[in-house]
Amino acid sequence: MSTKNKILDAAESLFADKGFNGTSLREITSQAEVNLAAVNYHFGSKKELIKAVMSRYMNELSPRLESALVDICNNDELTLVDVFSAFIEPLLSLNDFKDNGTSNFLQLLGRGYTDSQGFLRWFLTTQYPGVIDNFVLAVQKAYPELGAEEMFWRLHFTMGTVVFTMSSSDALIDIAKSDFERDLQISDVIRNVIPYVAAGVGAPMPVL
Amino acid sequence: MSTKNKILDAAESLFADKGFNGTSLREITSQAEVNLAAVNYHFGSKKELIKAVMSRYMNELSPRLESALVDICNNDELTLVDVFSAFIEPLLSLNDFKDNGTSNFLQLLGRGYTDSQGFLRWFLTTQYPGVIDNFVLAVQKAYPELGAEEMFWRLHFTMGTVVFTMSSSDALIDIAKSDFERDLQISDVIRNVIPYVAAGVGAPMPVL
DNA sequence: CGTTATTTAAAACGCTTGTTTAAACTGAGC
DNA sequence: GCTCAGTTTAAACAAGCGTTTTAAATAACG
Repeated sequence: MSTKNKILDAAESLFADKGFNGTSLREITSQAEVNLAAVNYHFGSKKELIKAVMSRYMNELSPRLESALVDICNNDELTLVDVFSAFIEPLLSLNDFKDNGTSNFLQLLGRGYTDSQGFLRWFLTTQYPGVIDNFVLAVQKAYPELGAEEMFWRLHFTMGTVVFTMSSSDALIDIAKSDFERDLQISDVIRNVIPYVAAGVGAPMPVL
Repeated sequence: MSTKNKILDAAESLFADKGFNGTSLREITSQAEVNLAAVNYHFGSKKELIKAVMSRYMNELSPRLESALVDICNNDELTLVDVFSAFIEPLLSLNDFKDNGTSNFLQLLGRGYTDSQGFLRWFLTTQYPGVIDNFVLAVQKAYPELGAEEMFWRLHFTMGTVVFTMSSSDALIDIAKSDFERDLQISDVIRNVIPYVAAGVGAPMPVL
């Protein structure tokens, strides 16, 4: 395994666990068993390393996600549950790509939205606009009555639900185990959240 | 104004803006126009300062919230929208307590759940269990069919929605202004999120 | 083989962090 | 007026941070 990949793997799991700000380069290189200077040699800076970690996943995920979203739009009785369910298979495929891939990626996504004052938000929305566009199209087809402004808010609420849930998914799974004696995986959490966000996005328009 | 309160005020707005980890004591004391050492003199440590900032709000909010939740339980046709709407008045009352109180507090809550690896989560759930208990009771009354395990998940999803939305509420309000030419307040965001979380919590039980 | 480019290694840099120290100041009570 | 606790101040501390530098080791190639 190359030094570069050792760094990426260590950075990925540490970032997912403790956030971007909360993880030092020294922790990363020590877990990766490489020299501290290797990070700046291979990636230039910590910021670029963060981007590289995210890109590795997004490049894998975004084409699958886009085509899944395009596919379901052929369904003539598309429901919001269908739309959100389209995320399941692409997300879980990250587990084949890498151990704990799904969990790590979703936690990274959560970290990225709350750490670092939104630079990762900018990165994702500008680098991978196709996913968002196709997602909005699918939601529009499943719930045409939803206006643009309501859509804007509810998609952000959904992002919040998912991102927050996933960034604390380890803790939640632990609690579920001790309180309900249930041994859950990240895939169970995903399946659990879908009825919630589908109902939220599909909520009746409030009478103002 | 006392040094102690000058520190609390400065810390509050900086923490809300940039997170707990992202704000240094030097930024706080310089905005508060007090000496750096005053923080450790009056509060002992940064961690205790964080607790003090949160406590100032929670001590104001939690009794109002508890009594509001107890009150609505007298309603015999209680809906989930009623339950979540019970939060509006207590939350907005923080604006009387202090300028931008509502917004600051909700952002702090969001920061607390994602920064600092859950120590604030522990602090809130152990120091203010009455709020959570009464909230769970109200939800149970409004939606008795919801099992304990589903309740657990959906309340965490709701926490995620609210916490994430509020920690980025400034950015969202800005976008709403530029994209839809709407001049929104934090109270509008609160009112916007209620139908969403009420529908999410009230989603039909998934057929397993 | 020798030379060039790439990669690793150790050490130090400059800076920021939270915290502590020790001295100076302040204001009430005797 | 002096005392002494409470408070504020400036300065320094030790530790950690991301990054850079220098030199040594390794790999690639003509």
